Order: sequence, then C-alpha cells, then structure tokens
Amino acid sequence: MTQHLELVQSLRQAGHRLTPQRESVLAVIADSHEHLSAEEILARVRKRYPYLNKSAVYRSLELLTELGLVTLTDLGHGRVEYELHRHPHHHHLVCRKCKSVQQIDHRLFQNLQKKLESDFGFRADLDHFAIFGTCRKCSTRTAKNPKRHSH
Amino acid sequence: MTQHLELVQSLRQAGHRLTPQRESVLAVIADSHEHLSAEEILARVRKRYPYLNKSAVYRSLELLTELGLVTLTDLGHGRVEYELHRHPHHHHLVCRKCKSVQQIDHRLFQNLQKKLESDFGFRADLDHFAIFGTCRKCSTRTAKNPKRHSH
DNA sequence: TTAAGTGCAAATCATTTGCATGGAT
DNA sequence: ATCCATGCAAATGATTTGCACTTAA
Repeated sequence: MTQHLELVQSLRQAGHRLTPQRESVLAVIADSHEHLSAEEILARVRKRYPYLNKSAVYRSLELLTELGLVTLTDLGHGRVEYELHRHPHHHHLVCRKCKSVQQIDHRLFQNLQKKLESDFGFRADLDHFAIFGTCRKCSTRTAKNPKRHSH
Repeated sequence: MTQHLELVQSLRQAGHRLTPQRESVLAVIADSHEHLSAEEILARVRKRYPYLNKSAVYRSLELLTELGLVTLTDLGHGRVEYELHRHPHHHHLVCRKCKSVQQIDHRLFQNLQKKLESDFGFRADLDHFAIFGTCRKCSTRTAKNPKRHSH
C-alpha cells in the first residue's frame, strides 16, 4: 500500500500495461514482509480480488522480477519465493538439515559485492541471497548416524 | 577413477552398502570436471553400465550429497547440478540475462565464511556457490527495452 | 482499434514414491 | 538370511504454454 505507487510507475515507464492482476500481485508482495511463493501470492490476492489466474501470477512475477521490482530466491523449499526489492537488503542462512532460515544483514556482503564488480564487472544481485550450510544447532549433532533427514 | 577409492571408503564407513549403481554414479561424477545434472549422470553411466535406473541415480545423489562427497548447486538451469566435492573450491557467477556461468576463486569468500561462522555459528557450504547477477556484457546494454529475454 | 494480457486446461519436466524383487553384507 | 537398495511405473507438484477471448491504452 506504500511504495505501491512508485512501483506502478516503473511498470508503466517500462512500457507495460497496468492490469488489475498485475497491480494486485504487486500489492500483495509489497504488503508482506516475508517471502511468498507463487501459490501463496495467488491465495492472498484472491481473498480480495477473486479474478486472478495462476498463469497471470507467474507471468506477473516474471515481469516484476525482470524489472527489478521483486526478487526471487530459492530457499530450498522446492519452489521459488518472492519478495519486494527493498532497501536495505537482507540475506538468508538456510540450514540444510533443519531447514531453518535466519536473516542476516546486507553489510556482510558489501566487500564481496564491490570486489565482484571491480574484478569481474559482475553486478551481483546480492539481496535476498540464500546461503546454504549447517546452523549452529545442527553442527553440534552432526555426522553421528547415517540417518537421512533430521526433521 | 582417482579419488574413487577413498570415496568408496566413506560410503562404507557411514554404514551404507556399496552397490554397482552407487559406485558408477560416483565414478562418473569423479571423472567429470564440470557440473552434471541427474539426467546427464544417468546417460554417462549407461554408456558403460546399462543397468541403472533413474530412481537409483536420484537416491544415490541424495546419499552422496548428504555424506558431503558431492555438492549440489542450482545454477538456474531449471534443474539441480552436481559436482564432486573437491578442494580447493570454486564458485559461479551466473548471469540472469545471458545465462553465462563464470568460475571464480574460493578465496573471495573466505572472509565472509569466517564471519558467518564466528558471528552466527553457521557453517556455510561455500563451495560451488552460485551468485546471480548481471555480467559485464549484459550490464552495458541493460534497461533499454521491455523485451523479456535477451538470448 | 489493436497489440498486449488473461483464463483455462493441457502439457512439461524434474524429482519422488509405493511396492515387489533382488543383492550386498 | 536379512534388510537395504533397486527397478519400474505411476504420482507429484511447480511452472509453462497454446490458443481463443478480453481489455488497457
């Protein structure tokens, strides 16, 4: 409901039409402070605006992501998740064992980001970055048995 | 064919059986210096050892990954890819526009890795790390038109 | 008006799973 | 001899697509 207007501007300026479907998808993402899957977005939009199709969600998300208004992260949940592209950014530490997700500050990555740009000319999309590994809890009880999953 | 033996040891020590299927999957990964999808692995194994099923590949990969012998990376190709867990590590810069993949040295990440461990107790699996962004070439011709994909 | 966008239902495609059989230990 | 592992075929589940219809500009 807040940055909503500017976002809608960006859409138009890039030469795209503003449809109620696109607008509602954007609104739901902008109103949420967590990452949402396509299906969750569909469900939330439909609460207020039932005229929305799954395909339209995917097509809107593709567009919004490409315009940089929304970012996409694979947190290992078997589907991709979306967030508004906010500033400042944050990142995610994803534990492979217990699947927990912990947020960390963007500043941890600033050095790396600068170096990638200066050394390689590569502009890293370092927001909503997912780093996989083992969290503190799971590290302590690691490599004890051949069991497949701990959850 | 090289580290093969040690790898097979690890399997046994973790309490798993050594089947020809598992061994051949491991051999193919160990012999390759590129990242391979499950399907590519299946195809390569079958050249020499036709008695292999898709499910066995997936189940072997799950196990090998869990044992840390193999690492899994999502390079945005719509499927996960596997590599032998080698030292020293390297990482991948993946361009969202042209889909190019550029390898970079593991040392760029050492500071970050240490900090994640000291600050959060998080052991990041920072090998075969995929960083998405825009490569130098694509940066220069960016944001010119509303076209979806540039490839 | 008219190209861009949507709805719908079917298609894809990687990965997973149930169950009967086989084989490593 | 036992249970773990495999083969097979069917299921799953996210995402994509073809096409006729609608609508924002």
